[in-house]
Order: sequence, then structure tokens, then C-alpha cells
Amino acid sequence: MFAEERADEVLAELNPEQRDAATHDGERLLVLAGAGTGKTTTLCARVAWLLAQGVRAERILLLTFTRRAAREMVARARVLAQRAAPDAGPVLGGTFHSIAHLVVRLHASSLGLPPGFGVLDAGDAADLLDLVREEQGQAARTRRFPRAATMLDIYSRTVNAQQPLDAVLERAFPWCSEHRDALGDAFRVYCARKRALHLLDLDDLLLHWRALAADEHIGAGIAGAFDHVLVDEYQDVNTIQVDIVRSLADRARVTAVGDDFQAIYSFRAASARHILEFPVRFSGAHTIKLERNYRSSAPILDVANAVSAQDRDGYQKVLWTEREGGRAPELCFPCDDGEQARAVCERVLSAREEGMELRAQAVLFRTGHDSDVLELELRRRSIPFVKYGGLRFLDAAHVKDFVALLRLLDNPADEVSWFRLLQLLDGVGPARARRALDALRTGDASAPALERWEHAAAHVPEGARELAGALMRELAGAACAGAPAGTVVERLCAAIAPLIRLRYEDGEVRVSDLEALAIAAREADSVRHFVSELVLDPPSSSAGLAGPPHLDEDYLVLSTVHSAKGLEWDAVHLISAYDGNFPSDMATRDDDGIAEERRLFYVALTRARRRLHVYVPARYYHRPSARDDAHGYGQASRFLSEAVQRLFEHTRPDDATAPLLGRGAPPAGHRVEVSVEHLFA
DNA sequence: CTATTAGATGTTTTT
DNA sequence: CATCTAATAG
Repeated sequence: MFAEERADEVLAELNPEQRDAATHDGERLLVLAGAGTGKTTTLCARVAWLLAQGVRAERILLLTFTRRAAREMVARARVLAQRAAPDAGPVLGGTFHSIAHLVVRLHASSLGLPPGFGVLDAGDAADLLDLVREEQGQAARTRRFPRAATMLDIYSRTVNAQQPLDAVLERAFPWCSEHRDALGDAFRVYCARKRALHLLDLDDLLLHWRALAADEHIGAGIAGAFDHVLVDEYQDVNTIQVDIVRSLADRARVTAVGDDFQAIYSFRAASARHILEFPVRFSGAHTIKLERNYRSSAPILDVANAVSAQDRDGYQKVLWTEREGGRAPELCFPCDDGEQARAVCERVLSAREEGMELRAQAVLFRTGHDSDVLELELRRRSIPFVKYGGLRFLDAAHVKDFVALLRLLDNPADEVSWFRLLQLLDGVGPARARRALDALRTGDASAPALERWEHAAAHVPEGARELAGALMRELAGAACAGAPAGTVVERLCAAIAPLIRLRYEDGEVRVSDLEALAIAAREADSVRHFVSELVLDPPSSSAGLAGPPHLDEDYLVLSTVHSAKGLEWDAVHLISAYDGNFPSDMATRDDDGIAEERRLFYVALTRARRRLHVYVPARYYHRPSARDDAHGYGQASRFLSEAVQRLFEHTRPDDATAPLLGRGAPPAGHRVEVSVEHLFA
């Protein structure tokens, strides 16, 4: 009853297409939602409508690819569900990976996994690959062997694409082809090692979910849990995720929402092909297009439409708005990075003067370090900012050290963590850590950490043994205490603190980072879940857990375009839009690569509500921090075609020295004299 | 063998 | 700016 009223209220605010999408009563629905067309609103309205139809909240599953989208959507859906039926369960939702983790946890024993299995983030996985690579010996140490992070990229792409290594190397990593055999060996050992050590990487989560879904005994149970599956960002799914959705579709109705023109994750084997083929693979699907834009002014949409029109493939969409007026977008040509940074700062500050908060403005860029020079300028001018997609909290060495300790609590078999922790000890480097690891392997892998430590201790220099022993005793104490997660983590933090202080120059700062982590752990119901949550949903910037700026303060947003997807700001500054950087040189080998860069460019443009500034520095430096000044002269991005450029107002940043000239020229023949000679008379 | 330093080098993007 | 390598000292 109440649910129906709520639903009517929500539906009344939708336009006809959105309402059709929200209330479609069929088995399969595809919503092609252009940028800024109220996708999330529509999806949430659909949840409200489903609830009003009597669907129980806990029988609805919401899936997305990115964490940010998941958070927003699930939060809104839960509020709706709570109002509609306060006594019903919550709507289940999250990223594919987080739901996979849930499913894998519930079926761990069927997968041959102990309850304490660990989840590796990209850094941990790279560490394990590094460990394996070292063991492979000299063969792998020859020239230009890919580094661990690259190895992981190759591995991950291969797994996600479900294609043979050869094909992936040839297509995406041609410069690594010569190491095909060594890579293949390393990957096989990597898989075996993960299994032996009870570790899953992020790709494994999806693979295991898919395997469970395909299982004759278990699959039906999982699929039977839901009546409706709603998948957001469908343009970013890969084959494995499609398989998962298909298995759920055996029992559930499926709604897929996305925009093929915003498909930007082909590097993890996602493909817009899946959204294009949806009507074929899910027969009887009904398709609805959303093209009315509520976000941007008309001049900005003109630019976006002109860029998307450069690509004739896919579903043609033309965004339109009823909003009138709006400023022409600006195309700015600074002479270099430095002038670009100053130009951005000036525009940001003057918009701020006019009442536009810093947080309503964003600077977007293709790659993480495009903002290096700008960051310096912002710091110099004390303009607060937060950078997304930059260095992550979890990547910091001391945080990894601490997490390694927490991992041993539930999984004493975890060699990656042992290897890391051992090297934290004074006098222990890779060689001794490795020998200690070998000794460790002679014992029972699932014995408690303290017991395992006894084997390793002999390989640690005497000086460090006592400190390490104390740490291990704390770990043993924490393991059997049954205390709340917050207390356990706090205790272990205190135990590892002396080692951190000894190891790092700025130990004290780092210890306080860990203390912040311990406080965050109070929310968790177990250390095990705390760690896996940290891996699956890490704080997006270091500001998430510690350090300024605080969220209630005003700050400028810096973000890669990838991280900006789904977000919007009043003003958007797209910097370093020169050919070679955007599109990236690495992607211009083939048409698919260029098309994807174009979509990325389109995503950047469509984030802007009222003002759009695109910057093309004429000169760029190859190594911004180096002493040399190696540089090149850039052309504007090829996506800024003549037709597109005509839609912009073209500017050059004001010459900063002009004001020093003053007004008017001095009289002809006028001279200014300088002398110091009188001082020496 | 580890720690420390100086010097070179580097193909993006995320879960 | 990291992060890796090579060279050197402890």
C-alpha cells in the first residue's frame, strides 16, 4: 500500500522513456542510457516499482562494476526498500567482485577452501608473482623481462578474456612475446601456489562464482535466490561476468543498463560487444533508449554529440536537453604544462569567487601523472584538493606490512605475508627471508603462526629474533582471544609499531596511519572480513582514512577519466588533451583502441554540467622531474576535429607578465638611470 | 648477506 | 616520482 504510493511518487518524476524502463514487465530489459540521462534515478525507480509489485527486497540483486556506482545505487535502493517495506530484508547489491566474495565465502567448502582463505589485491598478487619469478631463476632475469605488475596485467587479461596466452601477448603486449614460455611457466606456478596457500586473487573471485553457478548441485540454488537481477554499467562486463548473469537469468528476470558509448574497460577484457549483443543473447529482450540529458548545458552536449558522431558503430544516440543558454566551452592553448597549471588555477579560483565551490569543480586527465605539475601549483597556492586514482592507501609499504600480519591470523599458510613480514626485521633481506620460508615449508602449513615461526627463527639474525618473537606471541594471543576485531587489530598495531618505527624514517606518521586503520576495524565483525573488505573496497584516497583535507572541507577534485565515470561537476577542466597522450600512443595501434580512447574522451566531456574547459599545451616534457628538458610539440587531440573545435571558444592564457608593463608607453627617449658608484666615493 | 647510495628508467586506465 | 639496478661499505 505504502509501497505503491511511494512508487507512484517516484514514477511521477520520470519522463516517459524512463517510466517505461522503470515499469517494464517482461523477462529481459535493456536500457541504453546516455550520459546524464538519469540512469541511476531510473534504476532506483525500477526497484521502487518492483517493490510496489510485491517483489521482496531480498529477492532483488543489484550488480555494478565500479565500487562508486555500487555504493550510490545500493544506498538509494535500500532507502527505497526500507520505506516500502520496513520489515523486509535489505536489497542485496554491490560490485561483481564483492558479491562474488560473498558467494564464494558461503560455498568455500565446496570449492576446497578453508574458511580463512585470503583475498589478494593487485599489489599482493604482484608480490606473489615476483616471488615465483625469482624462483624460476635466471631464465626470467634476462633483459627487459616484464615487471611483476605487468606480469599481473598479462595474467589478468588472459584470464578475463579466457583466451590463450599467445593471443593476448600478440594483441595487447607484443613487446613481451619473446618471454612467452617463461611467462606461461610463471603463471602455472602462480596458480598452483595460490591454491596451496589458500589465496584468491580478484579474478579468482569471479571465476569461482562462475564455476559455482555452473555446478549442477549448487548453481540452481544460487540462481533461485533472486527474482530480479539488475546490472548497471553493462558496457563494462567481460565474458565471465556475462556467464554469471546468464546463469542467474535461468530463474531471474534481468535488467541491463548501460551505454555502449561509455565502454572504457577493454584492458580488463570488457567489451561493448556484450551490450550490443544483449538482445540476441537474451532473446525477447525489450530495448529502451534514454537520450534526454538532465546534466549538461546545450553547448556542452553539442561538443559531446559531435565527438560521439565520429564513431558510426554501436547504438546511435543524440543527447538533447530542454535547458536553454549556457556558456560556450573553452579550448585553451597554454604554451606548456606550467602555464596549463596556472591557467587551471586561475579559472578554478575565479569560478570560486563567483560562488562555485571547489568541490563542484574537477580536473580530469588521461593518466595519473598528467596532474603532477598541477599538483605542485595547487600546493604552492594552498588550494586544497583530493586526487582519485592516484596512490592508494593500501599501496603504502607500511600498510601492506600491517595487513600481512593481519592475514597470518586467519591464514598462517600465507607465504606472501610471511615473506613481507620477515623482511621487516632488521638484518633480513630477500635471501634470508627466502631461506626462512623454505624452513617454514617443512612444517605443517596450517599450524598456528607462532608454531610456524619456530621453524623460521633460526634464519633470522639474533638481534631481531626477540622483537619478532614478541610479535608472534601477540599474534598467537590475538588468534585465540575471540575478542572483537577492533581490539585485536589495535593490539597487533601496538605489536608491530616498534618494527615500523625502526624500519621507516617517518615511522611515527606511519604508525598513526595504522592506528587509523585499527579504528576503522571496530566496525568490522571479524578481522578476516575487515581485511577482505579492505581489499575489495579500499579507501579511494589516503584522505579516506587519514590526513587532510577532511570531507566537510572544500576541495578541488582531481581524477583520471576512468575514475570519473558516473560522476558530474559544475565545471570540468580536461587537461593535457594533446595527441599521443589523449588518445594515448599506446592505444593508437588499431581502430578499436582509438575508438575506446574516443569513448573515454566522451566520458570526460559529459561530466560537465555548466562549464567545460579543454587544455592543449603546445609543449610537453617527457620527464617532468628530470633535469634535462627533453620535450615535444603536441598537436591537439585528434578527437578535437575541426568540426568539434568550431564549437569551442579558443583562448590563450593571459600573458602573466602583461600587467607589469603598466598602462601606456613612456615618452620617447625616456631613460631610467641606475648607479651604485656613489657608495664607493 | 644486508644496508646504503647513486644513477638510470619508465608504455594507462580498475576490481 | 617511485622503483629498480649496480656498486660499495659494513
